[in-house]
Amino acid sequence: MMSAFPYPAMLGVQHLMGGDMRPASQLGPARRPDHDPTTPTPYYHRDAHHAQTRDDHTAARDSMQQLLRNDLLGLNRSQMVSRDLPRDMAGAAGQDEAGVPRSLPSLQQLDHSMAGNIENQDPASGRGSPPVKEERDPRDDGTGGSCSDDDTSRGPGSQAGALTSTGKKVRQQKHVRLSINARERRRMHDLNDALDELRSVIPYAHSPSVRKLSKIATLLLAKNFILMQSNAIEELRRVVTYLNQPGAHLPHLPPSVAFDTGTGLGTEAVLPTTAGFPRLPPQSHNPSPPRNNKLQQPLFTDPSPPYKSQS
DNA sequence: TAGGCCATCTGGTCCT
DNA sequence: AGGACCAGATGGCCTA
Repeated sequence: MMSAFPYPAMLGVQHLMGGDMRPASQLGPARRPDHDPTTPTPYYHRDAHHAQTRDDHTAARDSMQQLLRNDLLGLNRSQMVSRDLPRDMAGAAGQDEAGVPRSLPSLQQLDHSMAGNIENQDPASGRGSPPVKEERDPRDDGTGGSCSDDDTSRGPGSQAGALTSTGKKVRQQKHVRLSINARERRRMHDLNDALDELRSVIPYAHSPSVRKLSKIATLLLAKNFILMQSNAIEELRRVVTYLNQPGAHLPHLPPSVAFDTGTGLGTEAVLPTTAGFPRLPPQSHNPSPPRNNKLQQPLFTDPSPPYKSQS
């Protein structure tokens, strides 16, 4: 597998890709957690929010919208089980007694306090909530009265009379928290989309049989790739400068390497490309290092892995 | 079983 | 007040 593309080794991130080169058949369709039905953690699968292709978002949008709608409606997790949801998501949608995820203690309390108010709502009816128009704008979901806060206006027989100001406050707090969660979820999805786009343009084996790069490997590979391209530009500039001199001539090199400017591996040792050209002062393309430099790796060396050694 | 990776929730901070 | 951003915590899946 590694022989299919040498860049990881060239770019000094092979230690981060050790586990990434397995056949995809061992990986399953995605690395999203397959949820144990006993696990109430309400995963909003990224694949549901962002379909694999830009052209085909409809089904995923439907399920995501349903999730967000239910979430922002303040429905119990157990009530989030919908025909739109994948089975694993439905199974994960809260199976504990309180109908809320164990990982949400505060919301658990809130849900418990609100159980009487939302128990009889029909998630599919969309009562009290306008249809979600745009998956990318959950603010519309989180605000504008989409939450079923209007129990007081549900007519006689409702529990409006029993509502106290404390209950309303608690419900509003829950609504705010759910809205914040949805925003954060969307933000992280956007971040992951950007990482996917980054993966698509950096050189590594883009094959369904190869596991996709981890986030950290993607960033390191991209950084080193950028530096490699910068070096290539510098080499080209050097060549152009030399050729512009009077009496300059191209050294006799095989065409395959004459313009190979894939530098960065120690040019003289690996690439004969510019061996015959004089050295120019190195160009300064030295961006200020990031503040948090913990993961900075020296270019084209064997960096000490940020995590456990893979060897 | 430990470690890596990931998604999500949550509370805090800063900004508009 | 609301939104963006961040980091810590938590829990699940997977691999060595």
